[in-house]
Order: sequence, then C-alpha cells, then structure tokens
Amino acid sequence: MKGEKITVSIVEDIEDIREALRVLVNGSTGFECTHVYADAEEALDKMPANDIDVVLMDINLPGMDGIGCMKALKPLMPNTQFMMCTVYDDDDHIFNALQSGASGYILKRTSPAQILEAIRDLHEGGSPMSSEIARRVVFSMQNKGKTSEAVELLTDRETEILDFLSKGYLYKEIAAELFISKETVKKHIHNIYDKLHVQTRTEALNKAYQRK
Amino acid sequence: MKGEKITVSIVEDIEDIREALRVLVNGSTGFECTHVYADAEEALDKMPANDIDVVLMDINLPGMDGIGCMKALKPLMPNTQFMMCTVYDDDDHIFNALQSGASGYILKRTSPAQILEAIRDLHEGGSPMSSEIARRVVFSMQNKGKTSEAVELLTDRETEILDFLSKGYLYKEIAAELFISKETVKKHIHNIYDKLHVQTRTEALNKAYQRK
DNA sequence: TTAAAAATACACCGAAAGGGTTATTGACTT
DNA sequence: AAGTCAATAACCCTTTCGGTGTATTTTTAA
Repeated sequence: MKGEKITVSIVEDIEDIREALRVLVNGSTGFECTHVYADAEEALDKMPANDIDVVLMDINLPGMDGIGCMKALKPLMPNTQFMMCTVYDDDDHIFNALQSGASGYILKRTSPAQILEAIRDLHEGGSPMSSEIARRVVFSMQNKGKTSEAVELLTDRETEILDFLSKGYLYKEIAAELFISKETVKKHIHNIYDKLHVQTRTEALNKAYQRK
Repeated sequence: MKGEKITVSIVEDIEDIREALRVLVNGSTGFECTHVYADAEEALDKMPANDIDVVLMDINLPGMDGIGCMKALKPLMPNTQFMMCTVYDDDDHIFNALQSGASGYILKRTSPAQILEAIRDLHEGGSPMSSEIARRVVFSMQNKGKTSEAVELLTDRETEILDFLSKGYLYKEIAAELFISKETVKKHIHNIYDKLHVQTRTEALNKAYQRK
C-alpha cells in the first residue's frame, strides 16, 4: 500500500487546465494520472473500464455537466472518490455536488500543492474542502429544519402568493382568488424569485419548504 | 486590522489542557487569550461582558455541557465565533455542535500549529474542520437528499423522471441527464400527468409526495 | 413631511410547458 | 403469432411562465 500510486482521472473541457492538472499529478511522486477526458459523455463511456482511485471533475462541461456525470458514474465505480474542481463557489453548486456524491470540493484557484494534498486526503478517507466551502456547508446544516431565512424576507402578500403557488395554482387562478390582475401576481412572483434566488416555481417551493 | 490581535476565550475543565491552550495562544503573535473558564456556568456568567472574537469550547464539561453553553451564549454574543475543541469524534456530537451554531470543530489531538491556524481561519470566516470531521458532515448531507416514496402506478422510468421534476429540472435538463430527447421526456411526463390525473408539475408533486 | 417599501397594473418578448397525435422498437405475455 | 406495454422520438399547436421594463397608488417608517 505504502509504495503504490494513487491513480487519478481528470474530466475537464479546457485543454490548458486539463493538461496542467495532468502534468501536476504525473510530476508528483505517489500520484499517477492515467486518463483524462474532455467531456462528460466521453468520461461516461470510457471511465468505468478503468479502476481509478480519484476523479477530478469539472462542473462546467459542454453537454452534461460534471455533477450529472458523477451521478451516472458513481454506481459504476463504487471504489472511486470524486472531487469537484471548479470555479463555482455558490451554494447551489456546492450542495448539489456534495449531495450527489462528491466527497471533496475544491476551487480551481487552489494551489498545486494543495490540490495534491487534497487528492491524498480524499483517497485516505477525508473530505477536502477549502474553509470557505466548509463554512457554507456548516451554515447549511444550521439552517436545516427551519424555514430558510430567505423566506422571512417575504412580505405577507408574497407569502400568501407562495402558498397558492405550492398548491399548483396558475397565475390567473391566483389572480381570481385575490381579486388582482394576473400581471400583479406575476410581479409578486418575480419578486419572490428574486428574494429566494431561484428561477422557477419548483425551485422556490424547494427552498421555501425544504423537506428533510 | 493587520496588527490587531485575535481575542480568544477558552472553556475547558481540565486545568492542564486549559493552561496549555492559554500558553499556546498567548505565546503566539497575533493572538491573545483574554479569559479562561473552567465550566459552562462560569462562562455563561462572565463571558458576555467581554467582546471576544473566538471561543474554544470543550464539550465534556461538569454540569452543563459545551454545546448547551454555546447555545446560551450565541444570542448574547453575535460577533463571536465558536469552535468546539474536544475528544469526541462521533456523529452525534459533531452534528449537534454544528447545528447548534459552532462554526469550527477540531479534535484535541490537533497539533498546536493547526489549532492556531484553525483559530485564524475561523476568525476570517472559514470553518476549520479536520477532514475526518468534514467527511462525516458530507456523508450526512448525502443521506438527506434521498428519493421519496414511489407512486406504484408509475413505471421505473416515470418515477425517475418525476424525481427530476421535483428538483425543478427543465425538460431539456432531464433529457441531458438521461441521454434521451426532450420530446421523450415530455411524453413520459404527459403519461405521468395522465396517471396522476393532474395537469401541472406542482400538482403532480403534491400528489406524489403529499406534503401539508 | 418626506422617503421608503409594498401592492397594484400593463406592455413586449422569448422560452418553457403541456395537449394532441402518430410511429418505431424491444420485451414480455398469452 | 398476436397483442400489450414501456420506452423512445417527432410533429404541430396553444397556453403559461418568467425576464425586463415602466408607472401609479397606498402604506409605513423615518
């Protein structure tokens, strides 16, 4: 075990970054980058044939994204650890990745030495994350169970309308219930989406009434 | 800001450890241990009078434990960060502490240098955790996002697609995830709506996973 | 009393959702 | 061998949704 190399695969669409990572990994004792892939489809097709310790996965890929790719690969590669390596540091991406099975999450601005350390850490059972990422994860735990604080920002009218949304009412139906115009309903909903940082009805409901 | 010291208080019942931590903090430039307390009751009584950056809190204390102490102190000290510093590495203690408002969680076997680094990290907005701790946190998240109970009228494929619907995915996003055409996704969804006797996504979700 | 937030409304626009229909393939049943 | 079902895919069509603006009124707060 001691002398064996940690085998690494990389999924990254930007050639410069992909090659830089490959060189980094291959140039370090104890690591070996055996395969690299430029997109999710290629990775899905070829990666399961190899027994890999650690996958460095970019999120922003053409076509299927890195999170979807990982989700598809996970059941095929039960002994492989996945680490997201991306420029995204927003909550949605972080939580989505971690809930989908990533064990580590680092940002591309992480230093080469730290990337290698993170790979080793991951392989040894750790969950390497930068501390900004860790803080967000911790915050998310603290906010579990209670209706998210963003919901508190909603006005009474907005909450009322959100409630209709949750029951599947159409804009015009809500308008009829409240004796206001459909346009006003739309405006309220637009404001709700702004406050909750979402784009669709379903996302808003998931955020507002987060189920366990 | 650069020249200012990070003020630290310590709550720890074992005198040897308490004094070792105090010496460590006071002997390092950029840090100052202004107060130490031997139990939760003393800390609760005296600590809120001081403006402290970081509290190192032991969990196992005589009487009230460190988690309860932190919960009581938090509302009184909104600008203070709490770091649990304990021998417990079991899930219950970790989650309880983090959900109760701790921003960092380190084990007592952490090296002196790493403790100092963790204090600085915490003060700068990070969430220092050893990677074993991080891994446990991540695992707990992964077990939260599991699929709800199935509607047995639906085929496997339909259930799968319903699950994507519940997460707010667009048709084309589902199509990309499943490697099928958007039209097929639409057809499946149409069949789902038929079986559930509904017309919209939200109604389907209400029917499938009935929430209040 | 002045400023702000909240609620109301409308117009233009493109994207997305959903209804209806038809068709091909493979798998399982009878 | 015929029939059913599930999964796949495409077509046309209308409605709904959501973004980006602007604007008026009312309420609330400073």
